Amino acid sequence: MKLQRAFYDRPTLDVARDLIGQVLVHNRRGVRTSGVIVEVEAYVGESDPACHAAPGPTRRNAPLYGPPGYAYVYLNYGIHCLVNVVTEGQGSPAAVLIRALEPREGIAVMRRRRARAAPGRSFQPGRGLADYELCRGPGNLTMAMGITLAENYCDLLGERLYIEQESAPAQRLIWGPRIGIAVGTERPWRVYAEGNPAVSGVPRRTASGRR
DNA sequence: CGTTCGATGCACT
DNA sequence: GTGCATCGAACGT
Repeated sequence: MKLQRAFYDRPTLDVARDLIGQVLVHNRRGVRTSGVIVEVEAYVGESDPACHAAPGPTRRNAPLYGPPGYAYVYLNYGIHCLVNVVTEGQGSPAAVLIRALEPREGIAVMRRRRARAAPGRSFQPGRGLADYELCRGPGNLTMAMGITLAENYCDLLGERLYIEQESAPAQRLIWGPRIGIAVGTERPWRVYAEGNPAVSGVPRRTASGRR
């Protein structure tokens, strides 16, 4: 069953926690891809310096100010689309960034998409990627799922992009600082499923190749 | 093992 | 003109 509006219309940290283990589904031109959410980050309100709502309302962050249960997709580093789900009531700008999935349906399509574009570089990733690498990281997962700016403002109660409720298997969740950002790192608003190989890496600053 | 750096596009000041 | 909620090859130690 599809997650309903009431699921998203709650405190963002609760939504973030409850998203782990649910299944993100995207239908594009009849091609269906899906994966179990294993890592997310919460971005909450204008007082959160890392939230896109921090500067106040702009054209770009408008979806954050709208009703819950919509997608907020934006382009980052000129290369990657990142997908969020809008939470809390209208006028309370907050969202959860989907950072990693464990692929479930459409794995062959995902591998093809990853091998294709490789924004920027001339190298060709996607060859010989393990399943758990296909959607590891927010930029990687949108590429594998075929999620683009066209999905911005998409209603998550529609047929195109939504989250399917899973009869949740018990998972141990770990909370920690959000990664890849310069401010707001003191807020432990990243959640992920412990030990899952599809969970993405560590802060770019300090860490090495990792994983 | 570790760190650096380029590719790229758009919103915002 | 500046600065990103990234990614991974390439190079240094």
